Amino acid sequence: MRYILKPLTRQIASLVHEAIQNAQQTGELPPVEIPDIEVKPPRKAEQGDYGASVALAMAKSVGKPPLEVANIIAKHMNKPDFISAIEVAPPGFINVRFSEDWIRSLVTILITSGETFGKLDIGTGKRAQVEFLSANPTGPITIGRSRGAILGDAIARVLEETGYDVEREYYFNNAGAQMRNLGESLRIRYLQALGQQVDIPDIEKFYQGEYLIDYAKELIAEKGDALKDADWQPFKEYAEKRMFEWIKETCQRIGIHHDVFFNENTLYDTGAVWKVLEKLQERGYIYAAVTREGETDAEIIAKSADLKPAQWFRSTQFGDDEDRVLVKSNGEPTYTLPDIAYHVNKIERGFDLLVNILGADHFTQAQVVRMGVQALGYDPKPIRVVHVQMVSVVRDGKPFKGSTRRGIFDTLDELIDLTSADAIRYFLLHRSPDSHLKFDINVAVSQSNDNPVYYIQYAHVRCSGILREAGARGVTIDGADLSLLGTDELNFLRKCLEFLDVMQTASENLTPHTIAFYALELANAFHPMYDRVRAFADGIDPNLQKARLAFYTATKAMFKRVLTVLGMTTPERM
RNA sequence: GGGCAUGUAGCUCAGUGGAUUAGAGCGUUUGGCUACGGACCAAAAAGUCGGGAGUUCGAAUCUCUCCAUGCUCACCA
Repeated sequence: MRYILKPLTRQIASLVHEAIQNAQQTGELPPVEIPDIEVKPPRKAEQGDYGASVALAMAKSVGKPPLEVANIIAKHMNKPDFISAIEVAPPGFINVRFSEDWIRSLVTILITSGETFGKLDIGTGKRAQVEFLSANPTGPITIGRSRGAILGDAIARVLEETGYDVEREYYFNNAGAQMRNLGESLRIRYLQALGQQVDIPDIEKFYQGEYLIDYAKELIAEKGDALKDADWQPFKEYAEKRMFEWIKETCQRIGIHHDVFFNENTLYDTGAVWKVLEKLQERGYIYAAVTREGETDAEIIAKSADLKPAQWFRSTQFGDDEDRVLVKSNGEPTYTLPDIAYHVNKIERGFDLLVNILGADHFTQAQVVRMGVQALGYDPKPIRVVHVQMVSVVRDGKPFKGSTRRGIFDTLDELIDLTSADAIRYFLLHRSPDSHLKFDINVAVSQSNDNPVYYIQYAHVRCSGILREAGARGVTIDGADLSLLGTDELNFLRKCLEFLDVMQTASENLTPHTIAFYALELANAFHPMYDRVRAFADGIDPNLQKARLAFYTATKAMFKRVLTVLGMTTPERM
């Protein structure tokens, strides 16, 4: 059995909307435009479960006092089963109270189908693609990278839960100068491992990571000195293979996977890159020049005098500050051209929603790509780019900067070793992507109260403990009378109902951090209640005990649900 | 200088125009353990929501301006 409950704020908003329409039909309200209806929990619990302020917003256009408008709307509102009362409060709020029996019935829903609680149908029948991580295989995943990785995976999960058919994609380039440097670096390590004295030619381009020394040894074990006269290419291939193995292994450790690995090269193999340029040319958005059109600065022109013409994209026609180069004067495309081709490819694959997780430093790039897509006549609307701000890693109160090339490891792998996948997932998720994230290694490592992860998981553990005890005592929840549940339990169940709205908001706004926050709030509602609502207190009435055990069965399902959506584990004991 | 963000309690941060009193966690102070696991609970102190002006019935939220911080403004990827 699968229940699909709809988010309650939206249900109430549509009830209010219908009521206004009804009142307009009877002439009690003039046919003014109906504003967006915001439904929120009131500040004080006595004021009801949810309230709408629309009467205040409409009062002016309607020409009546807000209180009167609220009364008219309330009079026309339908009252479905889950609502026990609709009240009007000054200065013009419409407050809704839930039926307590209906709230109690949530216990049954959570017990029988907790694993689908909060599943919504807003994306049903739609295909979404989430592209994230997309790191070139030049090194292991760093902590900086992992923020986007976790966010991308979390967004993918939320979209799945809200009905979308989701594909996770990893876009990479294994052909650039960086990869060549990586191969060359491994070649040098290989020769060194064979006992040759090889100087490092260009320290800036050399990858100093110690893992390359290990790979060099592996290569010797595998092939001996057969590669001693080879150029960088076989080394690059070997390094790439090992890097991808490493990246995928790290992903797996933290619960991330990708369905599709898309190599930028295929855009060249199929000619897509040049087709894009051609089409842009046909549409008149390309010009060949040494400098930007309109750039008359003598110094710039003088500097560019020895350059051959490049191919420029008239992105200024789409609001850009300046035109961008798509093909360099040496005939090679810039990164932008294949990137536009890639987005065209994605759009042509027929997705309804294309989410792309990028660092904030790629903002301009993403804008230009969007303009390119537009210039080609595609609707860029399905493309939604989420930019994550930087992660600054702090250890012992000091900034901890890493560089893949130097081989200083602030790797995600190492951090998983030090803490846990759960802690990392939570820490990287519980901040808005817009905010700079300070990742304190000491806090992440600590297994103390600083760490909200434990607080949340401990709620699940406590429920498990109660149910274990019930099992040991042979008490079942069959025939539990839910009407015995009291205010504490009802308030907790009210909090559970908010999950529906949280999921909808997270899905629509692509903001899974609100779920992480919600999980903490839920735990925060749980623990104080747990102290008061005891199942095995001395002399407890057996019927009340049954009801409370049913309640804790539901509560456990709720915590399991929210932790699962966040990609975290649900320990039985800690 | 332009663009995109950020600035809210001692710290880390939520807060998609609403309710005389702006929230959470941590930290601090005080109190509570025969315990379904105390990795807990109860209570308290703590804020001119960066400054200023404006918009309206009402602003942390919208507009303008100033200040501070981060990222970015390549024929790099």
